[in-house]
Amino acid sequence: MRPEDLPEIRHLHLFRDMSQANFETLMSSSYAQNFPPGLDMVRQGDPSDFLHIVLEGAVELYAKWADRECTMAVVRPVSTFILAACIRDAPYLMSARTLERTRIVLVPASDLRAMFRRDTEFSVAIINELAAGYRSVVRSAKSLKLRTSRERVASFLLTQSMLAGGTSSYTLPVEKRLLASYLGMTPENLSRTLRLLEADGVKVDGARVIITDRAKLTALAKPDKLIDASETAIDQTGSSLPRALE
Amino acid sequence: MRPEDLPEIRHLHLFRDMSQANFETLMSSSYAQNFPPGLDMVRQGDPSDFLHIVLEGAVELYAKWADRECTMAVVRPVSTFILAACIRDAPYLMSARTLERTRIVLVPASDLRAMFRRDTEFSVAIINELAAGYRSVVRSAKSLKLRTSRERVASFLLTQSMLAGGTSSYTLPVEKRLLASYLGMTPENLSRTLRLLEADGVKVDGARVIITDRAKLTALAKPDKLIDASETAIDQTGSSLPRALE
DNA sequence: CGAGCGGTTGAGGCATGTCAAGAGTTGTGG
DNA sequence: CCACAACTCTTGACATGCCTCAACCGCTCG
Repeated sequence: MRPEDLPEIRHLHLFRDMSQANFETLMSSSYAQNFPPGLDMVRQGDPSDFLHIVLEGAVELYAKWADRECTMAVVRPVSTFILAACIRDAPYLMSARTLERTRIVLVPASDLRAMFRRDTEFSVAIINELAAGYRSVVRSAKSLKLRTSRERVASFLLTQSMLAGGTSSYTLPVEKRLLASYLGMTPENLSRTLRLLEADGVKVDGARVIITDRAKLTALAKPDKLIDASETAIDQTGSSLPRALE
Repeated sequence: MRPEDLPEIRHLHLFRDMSQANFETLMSSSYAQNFPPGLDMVRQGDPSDFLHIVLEGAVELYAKWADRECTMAVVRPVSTFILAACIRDAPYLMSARTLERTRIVLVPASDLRAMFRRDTEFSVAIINELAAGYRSVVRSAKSLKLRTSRERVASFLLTQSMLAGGTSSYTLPVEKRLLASYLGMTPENLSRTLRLLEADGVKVDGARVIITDRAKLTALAKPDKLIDASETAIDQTGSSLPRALE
């Protein structure tokens, strides 16, 4: 691991409050690794040997069933993924592949499990992290069940605008193909939906998004604190898609 | 609270391992309450003042958005709900209403938050509970995104059969109307789907389910350990629907 | 340059929701 | 005890949302 990696990790809420000695112990058994783009790092069903920390790049979490596949989340630096599987010492529920060249730190799950029994501050941090992640997936499930795909697209575009600082022009953080899967629709359907949304106050040209009539778009998206907000404590990543699941 | 309530609660994984003194402290500030059927106990958006423990009856967790509503889970005795909201001291993401006459114990969220900083065994139990719940919602999200409604119905019927002990005949645990909402479809569509599934090895007459050709039904449902299984540690309820979310 | 990939567009079909009506059941009050 | 209301469930007819298949464009990269 590079010396400049440590402060970045230490800055995460998950590791911020634990004792320095325990942090160092945990890190001493961890190691960093670089992956090329498009590489599968984790396969669903595999035993959860490591907590993953993304330091650079981007990771897609996706799920498969019966020859179908869908994107569940995109994880950006600096944040962690598959914490819940490591805690429970259970198989990963999702696979993970790199979207770009990505630098990852791998923390042995067994050390993690041993550590939170010894360091109260660490266990409190894990509790907060899990609770926030839990609520995040509930929001996502609500969105899937309560909104149509058109409403999900509108909400997404609006939320992204907020994350970009409230500007009415920004660029999409991921390929449309991936975005479609994340939102639970086909690329063709997303493409058509974006076209139709031009009548509702937003124009998308390539990766460029321009909100032309925020009031109109808002009326369609009906943003809701209980669906679209993110738990602030956890959202320290500037992550463009709702944070790491699992 | 009745004296016979305590052992039931103590038996939950969440409270099993904490010290007796701490358990008693937590319970001394808690109180039980009985609710008639069809009563709203929790409204989404309200501040999370209490962890809820279901001792008798049944509770539906549901979510609303823009005049639409959907069932997220049904909680049966003995188990808890809205743990994550209490932990984070954040608004409930879901509402809760009783399906039957229901007996609930209310644990003040502030006491809960204070306690897990003091009792390591309790914090470990919370970590396990949250991680299991987290994974449970991820499974649910995978099911929604990867399966068609027909496949979800088939999986549900098959999973229920397993929970009933592998028998090929059992009764539905909830009204079809609620089941439809839980599975993300309309009652009409569920009704039609059940009819069509008679060609795939299962017959539903009223609340009675009879699996007539398990192999055929299994081929359609393609049960998957990474979607349909439940974390055993948490599934001590005999719950008929996947356990409490949130 | 050519292959491969992402994105778009069109045509067509299936799945699902909506609206409406009626049968059966449950619960309530006269 | 019956009558009625309210509710669930079912079925039909219809509309529509979404997917599938196919073709094509434009870009990137070997």
